[in-house]
Amino acid sequence: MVETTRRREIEDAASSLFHEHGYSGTSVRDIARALDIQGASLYAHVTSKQDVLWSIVERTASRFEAAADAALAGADGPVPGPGSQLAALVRAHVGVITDDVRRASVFVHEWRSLSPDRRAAIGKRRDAYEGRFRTVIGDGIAAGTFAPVDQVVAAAFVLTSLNGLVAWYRPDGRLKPGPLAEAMADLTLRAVLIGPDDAPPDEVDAG
Amino acid sequence: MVETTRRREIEDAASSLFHEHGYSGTSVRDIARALDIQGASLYAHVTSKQDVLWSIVERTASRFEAAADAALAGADGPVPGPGSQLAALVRAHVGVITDDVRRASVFVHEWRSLSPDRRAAIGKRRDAYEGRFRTVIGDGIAAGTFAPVDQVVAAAFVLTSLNGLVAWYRPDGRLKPGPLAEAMADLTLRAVLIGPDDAPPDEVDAG
DNA sequence: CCTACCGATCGGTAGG
DNA sequence: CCTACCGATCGGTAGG
Repeated sequence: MVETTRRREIEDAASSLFHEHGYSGTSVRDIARALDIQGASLYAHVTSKQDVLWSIVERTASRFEAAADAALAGADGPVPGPGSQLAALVRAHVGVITDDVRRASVFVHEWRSLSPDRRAAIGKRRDAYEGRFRTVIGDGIAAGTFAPVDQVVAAAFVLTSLNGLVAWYRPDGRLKPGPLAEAMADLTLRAVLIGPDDAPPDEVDAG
Repeated sequence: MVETTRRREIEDAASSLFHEHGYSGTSVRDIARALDIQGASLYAHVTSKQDVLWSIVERTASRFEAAADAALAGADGPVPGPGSQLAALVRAHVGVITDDVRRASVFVHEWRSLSPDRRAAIGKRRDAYEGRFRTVIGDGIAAGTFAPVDQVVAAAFVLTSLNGLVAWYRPDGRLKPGPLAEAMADLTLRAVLIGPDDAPPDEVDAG
């Protein structure tokens, strides 16, 4: 838990390797080689390989949570309401991913390699995080802004597609973080916003 | 390549284990144990662990391709056009996943563990498959049925969320394959269909 | 499908 | 951060 430069370098190298080959597919010696030291030397800085994974996953989880907090707190812009809240959540989530794809990728894919206790702890936090999306979508449906979609499916649909970014986002690609976040927010809002083909929620207006 | 019962049992067991622990996280002895035989005995039926992965991935790729072919061929129902074609593609994709989540999960997540040649070959097929989604979305935009979204982003957005099913679909869950496919098709179409807030494509109708 | 075994590599420790 | 080393496990082979 001591915050040193070397420790961060280790987690950076491990994030890259876990991202590319997975936790099981990466050896302690692979990480050491990326830092030009011996495998055994790594244990001067970390207590175990699992410990490195945990640091990466736990810190990234906190980043997602903090970004969502900030997004919901500052979402009352020109057009308040569930629509702008959901858009803010999406932009925040995309921002955490584009800010560090490798760590985000490890968080998304390698939490299954955590020890049982840690895996359970992260599972709860992931569910609570996804719950924010469910709640905002539910609010939008109740307000008549969103179509009566299945909240659970819609939240999973959206979050999965955002998380999928870790597989195809390229920092040097055509789409920069800003426009990409806008495109994702646009697709997300379209998917849930009420449209002309949707039946009115409870009362029929007579034109 | 010989199609025996035992071979299928091996691939079934391997699919479950690869799905749960990943390719690298699964040993040959793990697979053997699931079949109540010795690790070395597995080699009477397969040539290598990599060979088992390849069979699973290759067959599943073919299933996705065949399902998409059938979907596009039979999509000219009551309301032809890009909308019904996209919906048909989505239903087909979801169907392949719900039909065998474990194999689908291995296809989606473990193709990175393939040998370089095989990985490249599957990569090309995956891109061609995703191209069908891009094309249909492009057709819809050209026809004025779909909003002018980014085809590449939209296709990735949709396909990723569908593939994400392998992580949360439960055969004994609340949503059965049929309704689930409908919900996914609904969200997908909403995300791309043109709405009241979209500017008209090229000419403004004067009310 | 078994027993017996191969060299290589794994995560990690001892002692400096 | 190093050398030297540990027991365990890895994918796979030999020979039946």
